[in-house]
Amino acid sequence: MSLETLNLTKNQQTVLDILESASEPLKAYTILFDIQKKGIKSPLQVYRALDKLIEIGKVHKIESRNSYIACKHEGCNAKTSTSFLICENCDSVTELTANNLFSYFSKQAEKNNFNYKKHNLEIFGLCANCKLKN
Amino acid sequence: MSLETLNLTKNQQTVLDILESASEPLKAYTILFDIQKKGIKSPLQVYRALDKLIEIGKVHKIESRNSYIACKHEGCNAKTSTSFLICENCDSVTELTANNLFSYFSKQAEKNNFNYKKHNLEIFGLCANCKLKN
DNA sequence: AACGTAATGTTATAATATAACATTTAAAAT
DNA sequence: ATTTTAAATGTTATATTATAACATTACGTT
Repeated sequence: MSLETLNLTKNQQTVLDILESASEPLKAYTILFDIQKKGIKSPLQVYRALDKLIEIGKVHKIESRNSYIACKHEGCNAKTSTSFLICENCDSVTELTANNLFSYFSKQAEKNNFNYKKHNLEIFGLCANCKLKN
Repeated sequence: MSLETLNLTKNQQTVLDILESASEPLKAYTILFDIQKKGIKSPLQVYRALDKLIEIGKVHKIESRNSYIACKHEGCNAKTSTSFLICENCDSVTELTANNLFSYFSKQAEKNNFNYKKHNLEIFGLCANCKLKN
């Protein structure tokens, strides 16, 4: 059984469910508040579930926002690297899958004699919807 | 007089000095601790100085580390966008200046009908020094 | 069943960052 | 030079984000 299809525990599944049903990235304490009726009482329970979900690639953290988002890509390989488009108007987030980013960044790193392992990329701007409205 | 050469206030200069003399990115409370002898007593004084320094491009924040680094580039245009190489072994940070990143990211964004404004990029791996040692 | 590993529950606390408000300084306008 | 305005400061309190420590429970493997 591969890591990706491992059964999640109750807490992990609860946290993943709420992230998957959210249209926007959520903060840890928002998640906590939303699922207290399901028996999760402390921040640590949320953070531990998030840690595991991030480890297996089901969830990514958006560093600049201290927010967490469920990955929609089947068998996402972004267990380590992440690339997001973040709308400054409506805060919606789209994950980029462009694999050529890897080779591009490797090259940029190589120029500095730096050995590329992974990356976080956050691109800010206006999403398609908000472009129309503004 | 351009923004870049504006005189800094006492607190701003104090914070910038310590960041410029540091070989590594510093955390806000590390800065606070280090400069308490210079009359800065509260976190807010540090954060306000950092905000201003970031605004004028003298300092950048490394989001994934909650750390701050002085910009070494004269007249750095990275008031908004930042690109870093971060060594996972020694935590040293190098800022990339590659301007072609802008056009590359614009194109990636455009594919998603997204209007690029700015970005944060953090590339993790091994720096030149640590590559040799490992 | 016994073992080892991972996950849980719980309380407390650490680390990071901002709100609110009164006061002072400095730049610009008159 | 004085007035006006915007920015920065000082201070206390508090909000937000995240982890430490430790006892207990569940679970897969043998």
